[in-house]
Amino acid sequence: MFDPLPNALPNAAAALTPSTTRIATVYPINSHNIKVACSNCNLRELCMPVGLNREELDQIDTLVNLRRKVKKGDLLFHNGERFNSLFAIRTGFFKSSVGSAEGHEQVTGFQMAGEVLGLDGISSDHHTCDAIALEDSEVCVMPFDRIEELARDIASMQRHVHKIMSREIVRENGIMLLLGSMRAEERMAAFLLNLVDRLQARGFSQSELVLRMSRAEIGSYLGLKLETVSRAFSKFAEDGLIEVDKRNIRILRSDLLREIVGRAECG
Amino acid sequence: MFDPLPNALPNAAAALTPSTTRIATVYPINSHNIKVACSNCNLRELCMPVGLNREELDQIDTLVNLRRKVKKGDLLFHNGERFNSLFAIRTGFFKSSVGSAEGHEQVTGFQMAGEVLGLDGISSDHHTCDAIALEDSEVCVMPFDRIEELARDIASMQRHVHKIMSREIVRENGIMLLLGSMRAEERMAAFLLNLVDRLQARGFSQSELVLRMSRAEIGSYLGLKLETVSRAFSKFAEDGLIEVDKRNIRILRSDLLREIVGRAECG
DNA sequence: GAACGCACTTGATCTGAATCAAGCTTGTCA
DNA sequence: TGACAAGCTTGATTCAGATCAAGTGCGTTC
Repeated sequence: MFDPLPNALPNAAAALTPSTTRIATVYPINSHNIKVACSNCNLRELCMPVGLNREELDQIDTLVNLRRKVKKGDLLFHNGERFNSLFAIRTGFFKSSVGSAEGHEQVTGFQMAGEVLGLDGISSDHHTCDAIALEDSEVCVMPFDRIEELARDIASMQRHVHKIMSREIVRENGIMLLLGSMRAEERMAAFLLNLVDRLQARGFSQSELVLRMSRAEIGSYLGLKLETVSRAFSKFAEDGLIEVDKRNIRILRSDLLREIVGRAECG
Repeated sequence: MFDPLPNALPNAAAALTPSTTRIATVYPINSHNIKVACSNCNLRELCMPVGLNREELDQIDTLVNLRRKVKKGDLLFHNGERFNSLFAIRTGFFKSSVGSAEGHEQVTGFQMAGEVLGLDGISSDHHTCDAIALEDSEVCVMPFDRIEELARDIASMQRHVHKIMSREIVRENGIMLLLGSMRAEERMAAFLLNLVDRLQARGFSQSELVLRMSRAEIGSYLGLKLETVSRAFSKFAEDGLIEVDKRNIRILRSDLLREIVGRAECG
């Protein structure tokens, strides 16, 4: 659906990444690459405000002058790294996680095409979480200074930035509700429905999905152990709610999944 | 420390609040009241950016033209209510909570003087949580349109707004870590240390605090039942870490509390 | 194509916190 | 003044999910 750019120019990169980690490919947009501007990006409706005029669109096209490829398993940024830019996911899939050095890792979210990474870094000029690609991915690098300039010039851009940040706050409120009050199967049902909703908004099937993350990563996100995640999948499959084939999930009875989540809310 | 204004003029208010809820007092700032501008508010360093020049300060003084008193137990805003303004707490103490109608309530945070409420409402122009005063409180009403205007004019104001929102995202990341991976006593230790830190930043004791919320509200916030909260207090007291007298807490060994939290992170 | 490791499943057991239950303290109101 | 409710503590019991343990299937490597 969203083809990565051909003929990428590999390039040495970011000194700040830990030595244990492979280096992400960074390259300028326009050398040997198709010119790709936000104004004609097929993800624009996800990343950018609507109702911009021609002049404003031209301004916004100056925002992204760098793309970055991130290989599966590599860090886009890590806890403690200097914050400069937000990243809009163009293709691929990421997880964000916080965690005490050497200790437990807590996955705080999974992000897909059109979603923005790095908002955590604004508050202290340093990132406070890690962002790791769960498949080969590509992001648009949006220098935050430029975003702020544009937001000062274009009111709808300003409002858009605020809405994106607020949406993240609301999302996290929802996760707190989930972690604070739902039981294992309720969490799993909510998780599956959320994933499939977001995929559907991107033109994918509302009944089939491929999990990009391991059972352990799902468990970390939902405050469960991987065995519990596995058991929930088996239980759902046994009850005919879903079909599971490794990381391929087919949702057969989203109505019943919704009922399970609803049960949590009215208990 | 932060005296509420004398001679407040009570005034009928907000039609949107549910009928079961008492109405908060709303009054304009300057009739019979001391002129109180952000520029000479003793909470300015918590609410506002630093390093503003005279002209910018004058602009910012036009931001708050309304104060609102909220009685203990009353709603400042509620889920579903139209979003217009952010609220800076001038005096008092609030809880925020999300929750499915008639179902479980999940407390998502406790807010004190100098902190901002309402950020959740930006994303959809409607609030997605409730804010309830846990003691008689007073807030500064900051119309969000005005905030955005000021942010477009004053870069440091813009950055400040972004930082406040980002800080909330980071805070919620921390809660997710707590809810997803800590055990009951670790959560309680983290909770107490966080509260006392924030109180200390406001000039209060680093060892004594008065809880404004019930055991049940603490439990909701931490994903525990009230009995578990109570038992944790008893255990901490028994071990000599704190003294508990109803809602008055004295912290005797913050080092050991910190150790308990640290244990969670390295387990 | 044998050997290895990784991701996952499933069963057995354990345990931390929930639940159920009883009683205590304090403040309020008839 | 006594009755009542709200908020809290503490004990007994239960249970959901963690932990421990033993496999299975599959892709990768040499």
